[in-house]
Amino acid sequence: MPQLSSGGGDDLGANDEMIAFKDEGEQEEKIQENAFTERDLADLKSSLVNESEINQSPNSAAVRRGQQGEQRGYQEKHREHHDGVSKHQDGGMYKTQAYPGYPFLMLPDPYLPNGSISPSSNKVSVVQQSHGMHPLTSLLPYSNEHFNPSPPHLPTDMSQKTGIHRHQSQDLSGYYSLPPGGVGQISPSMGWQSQPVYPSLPPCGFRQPYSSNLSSASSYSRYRSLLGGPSQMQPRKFPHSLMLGPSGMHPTGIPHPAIVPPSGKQEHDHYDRSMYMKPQVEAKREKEPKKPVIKKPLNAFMLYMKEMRAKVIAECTLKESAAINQILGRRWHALTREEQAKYYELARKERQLHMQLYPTWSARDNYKRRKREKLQDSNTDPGSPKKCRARFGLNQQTDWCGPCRRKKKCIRYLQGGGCPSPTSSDLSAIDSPPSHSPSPTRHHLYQQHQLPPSPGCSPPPPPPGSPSTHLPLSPPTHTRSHTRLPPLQTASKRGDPRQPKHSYTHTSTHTYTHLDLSGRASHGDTATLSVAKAAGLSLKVLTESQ
DNA sequence: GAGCCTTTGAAGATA
DNA sequence: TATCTTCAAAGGCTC
Repeated sequence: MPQLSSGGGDDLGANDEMIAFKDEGEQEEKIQENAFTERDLADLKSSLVNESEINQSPNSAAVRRGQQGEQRGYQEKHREHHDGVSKHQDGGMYKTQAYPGYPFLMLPDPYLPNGSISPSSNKVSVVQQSHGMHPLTSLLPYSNEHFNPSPPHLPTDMSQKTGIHRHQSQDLSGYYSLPPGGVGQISPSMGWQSQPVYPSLPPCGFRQPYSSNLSSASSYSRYRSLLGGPSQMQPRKFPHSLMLGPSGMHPTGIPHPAIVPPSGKQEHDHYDRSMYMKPQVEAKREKEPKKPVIKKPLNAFMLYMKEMRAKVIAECTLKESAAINQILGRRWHALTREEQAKYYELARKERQLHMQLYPTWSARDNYKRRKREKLQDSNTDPGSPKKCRARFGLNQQTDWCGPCRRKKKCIRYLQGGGCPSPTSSDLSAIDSPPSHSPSPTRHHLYQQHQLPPSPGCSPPPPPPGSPSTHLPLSPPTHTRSHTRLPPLQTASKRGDPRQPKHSYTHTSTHTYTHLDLSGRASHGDTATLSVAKAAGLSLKVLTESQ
């Protein structure tokens, strides 16, 4: 079972993710080359001291599942961290003490000692980024997407198309339903607004293949520059409570990227679909205060995808995310254990931060939200059929929706009006048993992917008779049961999709792996991430602004 | 314009 | 406890 080094008793991450890292001497050299400036080092040390104090704050004990242990783990880790920094100055993004800046850069200052907290102060400690964000510091997206006060070269409303919310600070309050004293009062003078973060990077530089000189250390150094100087590393004052406010937003008012305002695209995607079908319901809901949606923290693969997507797009002619994701999925499996471990570790840290930012949040919230809305829809349409039972009768139970079969509330007629057939496309995902037959669209995609992709974009073919060459990284107890059988994940790759993923045996032969795309080679330099992804976001922004 | 597609992993829900 | 389901990101595509 692959395990990441726990980093000092941190018990928040999944144990199964714990993987022992090996030192990357090459990276160390890069780190040396790109070491912090003295000022950065001073900042870092100062931050570490502050962080240590933060973790001792009584406030940090607030409401969290297993938080005490977590805090202990954090303190231990931070102590390690401190030591590590003293030794290395910059551990690099992918070292065992990986992501040295990650926790303390991303942690909100509510963990500051009480002495530094002023209820009247709205200052926040936010790693403000420009359009460029660090790819692996998964939490950077959090601060980035919602905190970008429109760099001069970018239009303010550039993100409207795809729901990437970038608003000027003065608009944040209304946009995120900020509580009084929230971010909406943050002024540029507070120093969090983005400045030319990566001044040397063109806004769309991510289109360029990852440059080998984009070491993690240098990117981290640049990333550190986001902090804007020593003053911004000083403790900032926060409201006291760690509890989420009524809006569900963190009381600091930090618009965590996981928070999606109700007006956001994704809100509509998943939660408010039914709203468009019931104007009355919609009007009713509009009267209700909308709560921002706190999204799930990204898992390792999602982080990997975010980082590598731009790269794949650049290398390939593919544009469809579905196709890109298939490639990424294969590349993911082609990653070495160490490479994957980096993302698992990052995901673990992201979960940690997410837990600290939103102590009361649970994935259940988003589950319930959707279900609740469905229920509301069904309840607000008294004229519609209520149950499959009434519609099909006991003799046709095979036509019942799943919940009806389980004697739960029928979901077939949530939308009222008609009585869609059991195979209705709208309901197939809900009612139909898992189908392994690709839908026409999926079939189209599938066929598309069977075509010879553009050079360098072909997923690495699995070695004959060998599903993979990598050690398992997934939780050993984890099993998958996706409703859809991925078209490309046929027997040659996974065999039974319900078998635990990564049930591979590691061999020393990675020939095919290294043949995997030019990106694979560049990916070998795991340090590539950072700036490249930062630039990637730039392009995304630009693209979306078009 | 809403929703689908596609990937893996985490976690909640269910049997 | 094991299995199933949902959600997270992304953006082109379909209807």
